[in-house]
Amino acid sequence: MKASNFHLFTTRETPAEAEIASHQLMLRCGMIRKLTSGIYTWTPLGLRVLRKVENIVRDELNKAGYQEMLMPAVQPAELWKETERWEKFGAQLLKIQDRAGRDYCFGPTHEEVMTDFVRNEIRSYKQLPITFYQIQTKFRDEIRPRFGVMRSREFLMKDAYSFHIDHESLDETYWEMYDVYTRIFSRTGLRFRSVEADSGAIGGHKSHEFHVLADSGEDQIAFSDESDYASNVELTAIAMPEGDPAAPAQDMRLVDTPQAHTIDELVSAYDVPVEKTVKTLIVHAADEAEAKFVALLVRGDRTLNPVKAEKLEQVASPLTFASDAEIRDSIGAGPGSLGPVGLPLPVIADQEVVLMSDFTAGANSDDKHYFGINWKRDVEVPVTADLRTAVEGDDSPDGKGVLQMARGIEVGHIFQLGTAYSKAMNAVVLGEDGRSHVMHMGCYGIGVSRIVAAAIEQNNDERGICWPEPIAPFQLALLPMNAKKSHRVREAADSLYGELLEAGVEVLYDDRNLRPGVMFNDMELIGIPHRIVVGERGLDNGVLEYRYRTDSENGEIPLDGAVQAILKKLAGATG
RNA sequence: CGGGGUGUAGCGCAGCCUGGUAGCGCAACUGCUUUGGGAGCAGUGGGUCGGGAGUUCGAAUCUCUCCACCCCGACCA
Repeated sequence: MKASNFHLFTTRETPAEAEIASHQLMLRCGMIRKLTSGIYTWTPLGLRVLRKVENIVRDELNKAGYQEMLMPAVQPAELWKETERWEKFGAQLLKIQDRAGRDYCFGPTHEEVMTDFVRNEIRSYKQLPITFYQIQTKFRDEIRPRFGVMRSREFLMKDAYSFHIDHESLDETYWEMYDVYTRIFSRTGLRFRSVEADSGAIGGHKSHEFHVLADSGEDQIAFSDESDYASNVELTAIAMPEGDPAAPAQDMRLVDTPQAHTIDELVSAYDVPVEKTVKTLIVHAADEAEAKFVALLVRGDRTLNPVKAEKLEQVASPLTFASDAEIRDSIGAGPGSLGPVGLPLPVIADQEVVLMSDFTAGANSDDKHYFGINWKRDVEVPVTADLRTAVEGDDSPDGKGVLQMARGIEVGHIFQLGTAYSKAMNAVVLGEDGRSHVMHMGCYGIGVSRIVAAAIEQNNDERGICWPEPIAPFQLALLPMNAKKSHRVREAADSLYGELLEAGVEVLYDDRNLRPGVMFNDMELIGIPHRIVVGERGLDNGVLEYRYRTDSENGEIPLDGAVQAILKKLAGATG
């Protein structure tokens, strides 16, 4: 590709709306343009990258024997009413009407359409298992789109769905897909990790997420330093602590603590070790029969894990904290002075809390705390649960090693859906036994457009993007120095360009006749991995200059046999 | 949806407080010079000052209202 014939429009300044590196760089090098909030145009440059990612995904899925299809972006409301998601999906579902007033939505996902397709096409267990996929533009009316295509409303997603006669078959395909995903992400050249995940509102049994590792990632993932255990920290279980509480060494006493309304204040003003404090959080109860609220206890230095809390049957979903007024109303004290002693609410304690002794907590009376509290003696031992968020250094839940933390960007998610959708939509096949069986389903997503942003987030420096070779928009940049004046340079560059094209190299030939600095900066900004410079200097010595994007020094390639040498460089970096 | 903020040329911004008919840098266009890390000189084009209403002789500037966008939070692949 000649640069004179390719739409390149880079800017030196960063648009004010972009916060994170990937968004800023995508705008600066002109890969995307915003049309309106959360909706972007992909330019020729951006599209080249998007297609690279897409093709890797497609190629690996095809190799695994899954079949590509293309479903409609606009879907009738009837299908969504069958699964009750027309109401349940919430405001993220973009609803539209046609001229006759019929209801549709712009598809945020395709379980309904796919299940409808399969229930009409598949009749017999002999046709199972079967897996279809598509690469489609989806729309979710995000509350707050941000970070460019990282969290946009319209986005490109690969979604696959598998259908099975029973759970064993689903499980088999699930793990097969896990391996396919591993191959896909390996091929993109990105550093990634798969983790156990919360299956969330979609429901189902088993679920894994695939994360591109990047310090700016929104998700925190925990992994063992000795085994391959890894999970989203939302889900990371805490191993049950061993032992019994120490025998009481102190009497319980009521202390005036006007300076302490937070754990930090309690620790600093009254010289209490933070491990000897208990935090009391009041949330709405699931069933208000017993009480309107439930108290959750965690050690003072711990963080409540909202995902774990929400899964408790006693706790309302979604998790809702009681307001200050509600707390005062039901307990008679403010949120800074709460504790388990004399609390008129059901209590659930984190499992380590019941092993504490001689601890401090609020007295449910303003500006007062109890010191030296001991379970059983001073207050009934509460129900326990795993409530806190794991931190670095915790024992790995599989018993091997301790947990490390990393940040990641979720780019893939696989679920075992089971029969949730097939049952609601009556997707059945005849089994070997001659009876109808509800099909078991798996669903598997990859955020194609998000991968592009995640790749940049993981691979950039002060000069711009540093694409991993497999998803770079071009493999090689060919830069002639002052070709307008130097016929030698132009002829050498022209002929090299021809030979590289012939050899199948994706080369961007910068024939724009710009000053060298502009060319260097542009090519580095858009992140082309390999760079060849043709200049008088080099030609005098019979060489071309070569530099990899992340190198700090130039290398040389002899003019003689240059194409072969370049091909070797490209192959070398690809691995 | 709650809280905060911003809308002035393609991008980044000043002007607004104190009303007098719009400016700077970058980008773009023309010409000449220049060519190994975002060149220099000279010139040119480009603005319903987010929309509407009001106050005023006069509004980018003051008032009201609507809209869009951004940030924080709750929510989420």
